[in-house]
Amino acid sequence: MFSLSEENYLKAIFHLERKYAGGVSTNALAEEMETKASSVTDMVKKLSEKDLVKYRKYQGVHLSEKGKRTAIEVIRKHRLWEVFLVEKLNFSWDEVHDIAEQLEHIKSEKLTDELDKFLGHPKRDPHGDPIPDGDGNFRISNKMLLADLEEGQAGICVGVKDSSTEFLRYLDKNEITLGKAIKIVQREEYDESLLIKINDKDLRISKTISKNLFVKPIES
Amino acid sequence: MFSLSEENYLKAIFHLERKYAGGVSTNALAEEMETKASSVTDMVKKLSEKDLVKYRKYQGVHLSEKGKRTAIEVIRKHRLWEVFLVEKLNFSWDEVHDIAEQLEHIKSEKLTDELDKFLGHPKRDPHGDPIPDGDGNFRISNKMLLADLEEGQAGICVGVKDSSTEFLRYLDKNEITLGKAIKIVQREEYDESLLIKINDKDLRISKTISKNLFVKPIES
DNA sequence: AAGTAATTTTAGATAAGTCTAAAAATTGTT
DNA sequence: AACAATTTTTAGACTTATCTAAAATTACTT
Ligand SMILES: [Mn+2]
Ligand SMILES: [Mn+2]
Ligand SMILES: [Mn+2]
Ligand SMILES: [Mn+2]
Repeated sequence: MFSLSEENYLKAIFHLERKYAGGVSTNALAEEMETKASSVTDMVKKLSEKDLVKYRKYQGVHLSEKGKRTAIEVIRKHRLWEVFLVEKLNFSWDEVHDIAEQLEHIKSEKLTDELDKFLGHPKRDPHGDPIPDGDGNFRISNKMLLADLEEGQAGICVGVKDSSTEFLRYLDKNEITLGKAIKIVQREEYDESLLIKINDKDLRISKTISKNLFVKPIES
Repeated sequence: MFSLSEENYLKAIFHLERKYAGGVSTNALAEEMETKASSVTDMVKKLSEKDLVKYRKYQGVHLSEKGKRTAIEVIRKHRLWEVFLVEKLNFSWDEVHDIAEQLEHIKSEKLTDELDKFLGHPKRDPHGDPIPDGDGNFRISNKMLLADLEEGQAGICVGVKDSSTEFLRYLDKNEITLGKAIKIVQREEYDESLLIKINDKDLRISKTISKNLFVKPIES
């Protein structure tokens, strides 16, 4: 149906629309796609022709309903394949993204649906991101950044914002994994670092870390 | 490493070298690739530059060692994915080829190896074709065409030559599946059709069918 | 409100892979 | 061996996706 490149643009626009509700700018999209603004303009025109986006010159771009459906379908496939790689093929969560970037473009509705069934209809991928169902519905959850918890508060680690290999390896090294409870022991105002309790041990983490870890706060 | 198109050409040359040992002609390759001879010439030149094939103008093309290794790796992936689709995702053997054509181009050595392990190191794909191991070694087997058995002889059905949906559906409809025993009851010289015994029933099959079914003859 | 800076679009070029039409080489036939 | 038929290659064009450089538009600053 759509080319690999078109699908990647749609996915990028989808993700950026969270941050830029008023329309995704050419430059923002160029940065996300690691390409030049002029290339973005060309592609956005093409997507517009195909009614995948709404585009007005100089005014940024929005996904159309059709574009949004397509983007979500690609994201669904990406996350299902990530689950497959981790759950069935012994990959660790820091190794799966690049392969999923390839697998997400495989075209077969039956394949996606059977994979979903085979995996037991997982609700989240290995990084805690929600997997849309076949109709494109996401499960929304009340997650927040660890950085936004107050001193004394606790939460369950439910996801990562940065899912780069480097960050995920840092988390592994410090035994921070999804599902674990984290409590803010002390906030250091000066550098915004946090002293947290996890695995019954105290650990000092920088702002960089706490701004990239999602937790579900524990009511207490 | 190599583009999807390059990989498909290498695979096609590999398959055609069985039939045309003296070199694969431009036209034969064009037909296999469903493209024009001029496109083939262009691509063959490119593959030659990259030392994937040996090519002399007007003299046809051969795979180099490097080209052969690459082709076998693609075939390995194709067949492993076909096994995955049938064994794990409830696909039938006539539905998997087109999807495997896409999956065979996914680049990750670890993925291939883990998939192989996950599937229990299968030796054959759903159509009876051998799956090369990680070093590119094929299991060779003494299969022959059903058409070449003599009256009274019997064999175990071990593979198909044509793996089109249409042929595989015909086999399903007539309950001809891999592993079953087939005996030649009678050969009709006029149209080269055969009366065979399978599933304890007599069945008349045309030359077209018997020329596309591989059997391993039963010593008797 | 004008002028400058930043962003975005256009114009023209490039690479991969394909095509058609024409030229060149090989093969087959007398 | 010469001519015709077939095969293969070349030349030139097209599409997709990208780039650089220049022009157009919008945003910011005074
Ligand atoms: Mn990912
Ligand atoms: Mn993920
Ligand atoms: Mn196949
Ligand atoms: Mn097969």
